[in-house]
Amino acid sequence: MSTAEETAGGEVAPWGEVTPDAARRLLVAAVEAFAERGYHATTTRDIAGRAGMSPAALYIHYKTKEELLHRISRIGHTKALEILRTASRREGTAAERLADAVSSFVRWHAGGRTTARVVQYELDSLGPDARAEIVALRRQCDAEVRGILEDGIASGEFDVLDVKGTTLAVLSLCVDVARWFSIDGPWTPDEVGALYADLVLRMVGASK
Amino acid sequence: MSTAEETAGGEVAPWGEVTPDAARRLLVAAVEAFAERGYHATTTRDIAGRAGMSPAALYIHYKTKEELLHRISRIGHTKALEILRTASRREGTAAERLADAVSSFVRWHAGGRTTARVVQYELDSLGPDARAEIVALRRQCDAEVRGILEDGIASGEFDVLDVKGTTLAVLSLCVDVARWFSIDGPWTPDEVGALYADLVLRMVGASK
DNA sequence: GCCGAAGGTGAGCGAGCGCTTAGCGTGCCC
DNA sequence: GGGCACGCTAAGCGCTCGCTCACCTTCGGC
Repeated sequence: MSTAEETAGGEVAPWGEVTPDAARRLLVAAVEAFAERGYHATTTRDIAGRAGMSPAALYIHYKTKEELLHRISRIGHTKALEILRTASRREGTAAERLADAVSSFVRWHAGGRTTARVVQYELDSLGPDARAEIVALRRQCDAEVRGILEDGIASGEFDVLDVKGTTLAVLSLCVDVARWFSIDGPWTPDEVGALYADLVLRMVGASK
Repeated sequence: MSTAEETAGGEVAPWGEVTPDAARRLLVAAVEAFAERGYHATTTRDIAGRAGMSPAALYIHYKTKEELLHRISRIGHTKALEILRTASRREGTAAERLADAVSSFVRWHAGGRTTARVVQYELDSLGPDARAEIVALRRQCDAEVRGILEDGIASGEFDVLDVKGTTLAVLSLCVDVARWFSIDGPWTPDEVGALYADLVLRMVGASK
């Protein structure tokens, strides 16, 4: 059996690590509800209903509604960081690694837009402690991209005026894909990934 | 007297068109509350309290809480469209007009991040009719940017593979500024505008 | 000086919220 | 096959929500 499964929207949802089964069903239901209506507009009754359970069942597996968001956010950010790290640490020129990072990061945001939307846009609904933990993961994502840019500048591949600002812009561009991407639109996640990799290489002065 | 005033955060808020005075105070209070906590997490008691009025006073000037969001959204999108149109229709090369559009659009999203955050990220909280009206305004924003790109391609200034995708990416990059920009950060709105104008010119193959 | 319109308030309604609790069925251990 | 831990449900508590309503002030017109 695979650790990934498909939701109704054709997305890949790697929630295999969440056990037991009832806890995973509740978490998947919460991701869908949060993505559709936002954290504050989602009720615990709605989450439990989507998972085919009574409202009280939620509290057997999670202490509060916020704990659900926290778990989703941590798993999502960990996955995002892993994607960037894999691309950053592979072999190849800085341009190849940057293109790989951007295209795979964008593919994740487009293909898993339901999860990505929750992960990227519901951060402010977390309490201070949980938010601090997630913000630390974000800074690591930032560091991975900045590292590739610095490598490319050192090797003469890239021409970048403001490393910090360009890093932010690259990540911002990728993240915002989750906001506008639709599976009914004219592009597949792969196509957006390829388009964005090209745009980013141009931004750093590395286009052929 | 000017039609623009300053909020506590040093932002420009052109709400002079909203009358009478009590209605404007309520609207400004709603913008701040929605930006801080999101539409659904904001209570009508909070909005009225910020405006120094009782909860019931809100309903003298607005039929529902959603009408407040609708008015804010329409005014904000109209202003955004006006900014893009002004840049698009001035004289100059396509590169100059694109740089102007991006830098002024970004300045608006950074300087008026409170308003921009509500305008750009609370769209889904509107009902179907109101949302349709706002989406139409967005499409006009899209058309302005695409128009500049097509002019630049026709004149040979730009080298763009996918006009539709690049238009979307340019707008996405600018809009997302409202999500991450902070007045306490290392940049002024002007600096981000200049940085982004440079990045976008590179994206369309027009950098010097 | 009386009157009605405009703009405000305090109290509170019905609904729905996050979450709790008492108790029920089921399978596992001995 | 009796006891019990576990996963779950039905019912509902205390609270706060968006919104309403009866009433109060202020003020210009005559």
